[in-house]
Amino acid sequence: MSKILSLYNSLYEMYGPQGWWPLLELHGKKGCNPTKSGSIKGYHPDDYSYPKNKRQQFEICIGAILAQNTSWPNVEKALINLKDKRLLDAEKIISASDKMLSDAIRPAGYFNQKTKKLKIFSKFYKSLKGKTPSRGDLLNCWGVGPETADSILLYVYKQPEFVVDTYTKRILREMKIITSRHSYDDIKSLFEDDLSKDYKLFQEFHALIVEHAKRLKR
DNA sequence: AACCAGGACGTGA
DNA sequence: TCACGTCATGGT
Repeated sequence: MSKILSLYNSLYEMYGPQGWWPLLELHGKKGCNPTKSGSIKGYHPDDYSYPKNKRQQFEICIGAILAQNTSWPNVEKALINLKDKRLLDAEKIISASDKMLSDAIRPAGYFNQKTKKLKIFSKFYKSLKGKTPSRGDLLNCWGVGPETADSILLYVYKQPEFVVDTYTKRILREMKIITSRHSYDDIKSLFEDDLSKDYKLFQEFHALIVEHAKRLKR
C-alpha cells in the first residue's frame, strides 16, 4: 500500500468521517456533529448528500473565500453576519455597498480584499447560471487561487479535485514525502495519481488532514 | 504578547 | 518562475 493511502486509512481510523463542508443550516439539527470545537455545528459525518440546494452551494463558495488564511471560527462569525443581514446571496452581495459588506465580514480579516473578492465572485457565480465551472474558469476569477478553486470544485460540485493546504504540505514534509519547493500542482497530483478519483474519498481525506493538524496543536 | 489561521495577489529580480 | 511584502481579525 502506498504511503498516501495508508495515511488516509490511519487518519480515518483515528478520527472517523468528518462531515465536511460545515453548513450554517445544520446548526442544531440532529445528525450534525455537536462536538466539533469552536465552529459551526454544521458537520454531517458520513453523509455526502450535501450541499442540497443552491443556497448551500453558494454558502460554501463564500465560506471558501472567507477562509483564506483565516481560522474557521472567524469565518463562522462573518457567515452568520452575512446571513443575519440577508447577504448570503449573489445578487444581494453585488448590490450591497462596500461598507455594508466589509462591515459584515470584518471578523474574517482582510475585509477590504475579501469584499472585492466576494463581489467579483458573485458576478462570476451568477454568470454560471447553475452550471459547474471548470477549474480554469475559477482560477481566472480574481481572488480565487488554486486551493479555493479546488475546495469549491470538491465540496460544492463534487468534482474529484484534491485540495492542498498548508496542513497538507506540513504533514507531507514531516513524512519526508516532499521537501519544500514543491508546487501546489505537484502536491495535488501526488495525491490524485495515487487515489481513485472518488469525490467522497477526496472530501474525507482533506477534512481529516485539517482535523489532524488542528489536534496536534492542542 | 507574539504568533498564526482551512491564501491570493502584486512586485521586483 | 520565485521569493517576499501586503492584507487584518481574533485564538492561544
